[in-house]
Amino acid sequence: MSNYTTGEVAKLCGVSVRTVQYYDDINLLSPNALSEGGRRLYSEEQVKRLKIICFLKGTGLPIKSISALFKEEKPQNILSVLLDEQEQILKSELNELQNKLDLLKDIRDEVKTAQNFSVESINDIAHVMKQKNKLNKMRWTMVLTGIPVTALQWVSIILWITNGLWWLFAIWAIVAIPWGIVVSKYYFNHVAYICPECHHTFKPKLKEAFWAYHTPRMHRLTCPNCGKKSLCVEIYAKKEDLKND
Amino acid sequence: MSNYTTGEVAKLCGVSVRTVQYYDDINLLSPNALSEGGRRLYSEEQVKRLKIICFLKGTGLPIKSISALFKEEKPQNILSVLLDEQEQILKSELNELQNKLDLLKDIRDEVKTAQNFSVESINDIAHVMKQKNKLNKMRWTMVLTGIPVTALQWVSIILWITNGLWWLFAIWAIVAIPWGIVVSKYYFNHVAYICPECHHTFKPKLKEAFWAYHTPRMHRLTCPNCGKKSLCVEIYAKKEDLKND
DNA sequence: TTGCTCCTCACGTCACGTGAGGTGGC
DNA sequence: TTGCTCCTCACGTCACGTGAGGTGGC
Repeated sequence: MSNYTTGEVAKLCGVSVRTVQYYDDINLLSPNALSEGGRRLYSEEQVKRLKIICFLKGTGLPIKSISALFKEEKPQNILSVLLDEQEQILKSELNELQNKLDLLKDIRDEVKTAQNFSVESINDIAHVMKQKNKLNKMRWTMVLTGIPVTALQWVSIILWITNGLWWLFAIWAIVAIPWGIVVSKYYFNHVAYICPECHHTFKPKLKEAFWAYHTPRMHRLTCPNCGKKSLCVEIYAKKEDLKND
Repeated sequence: MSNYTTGEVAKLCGVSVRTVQYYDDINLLSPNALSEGGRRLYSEEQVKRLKIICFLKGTGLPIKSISALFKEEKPQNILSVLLDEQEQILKSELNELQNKLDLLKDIRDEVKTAQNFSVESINDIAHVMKQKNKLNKMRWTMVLTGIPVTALQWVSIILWITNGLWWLFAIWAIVAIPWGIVVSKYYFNHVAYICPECHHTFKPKLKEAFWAYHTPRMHRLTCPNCGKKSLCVEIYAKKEDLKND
């Protein structure tokens, strides 16, 4: 029976000397014997056991569970339970990590698009992101309800040109123009804007917002708080939300 | 300026009272003032700051980095660096977790298929898994080189039946039978078997292995160590590997 | 004798959780 | 006066890493 020193065992199993000593301290892996000088001596058996420990550790099982496993009389029963539990834990950790990564990417996107970025802007980012889904939903609803209106517009124009049916277009105009106004009002009632200068959230007047220069995500507006005119990020917010602010 | 108590701030930001106290201890978020009785009082400003802290914490950024960020004069520069680093870290953690999950699933599969399971069998599992890729590679090579041989077999049989070309099949037989023997020898030279009784790894004689009852992963063999006949798992192993054992 | 390995303390890690024992504030 | 909140220590967490100071073994 060959004897191994702490360092040899450690090397064979790819762990540190301290780890082997630690497993002795917690009675997970005791040496076979001690030399006269008090040095730990391990047998082949112990090396195998350490390999098993390392293998199980590789699944993220806590050392305490592994210890418990070795103290058990019928380890196979408890092992499958432990592995099942561990799988659940790993899956939820995977989920958490994915969420963190998503959050990180969102922040980076916002940091890149934002001009005048300061650390306080992070709260704006948080606000934007929290309402992002609602805003996108509403925008999609706008676009989808807009499709039949636009389709009708083109049909009526084509019929006017080809068949001289001018009254269809007239009807379309009578219906569509008020419809556009109602939709715009509804839209601007459900959004607000964040001033990049003073981080104030506000609702502009319909007229100003409607005619303002804008990109898909921002409008150039005058902040009622600091009075500066700048590109403000659009967020989803009802009137009640702003009152709480 | 409204003042908030520790508990109010904690509730507003979704953290514990202890956390708010801790952030004061490490000078990450100091209260605005203290009451006469020594209680912490926070302002609106501080609440915003704590929200920012919590938001950044949600990406897994360590508290020390967040502290450093607030001490910086131009936080935007350092923030994007921190976020980049954090993304790398999260990605590698994601990788690690995925590996652990794969390992876990492999163990569970092995635990289910293994009869006579004991904790020592885990080392067999580790052995099997380590060589799994090599074994699969070799098996695929076998199958792929086998396809033209089989195709030739059917072509020659069909030609024999339809055109009476018997000599093509004869040639095929003369070539294919020695080829089969050579391939089998090669295969059995590169695999070994683990006895489920004594966990000994061994190479059986070609004759025994060739004719033994087997499933895709196991052969019923007699272990030269304990003499028992049982279903042994096949692993990839060259002769040299066994000598090291 | 000289390196190298191994030994035993014992503190540090990270972001708080969890009491204990006491007090402020409505 | 009675609950409830908040205060300050101070230990515990998890699996070792990292010295310090000393010694074994070839």
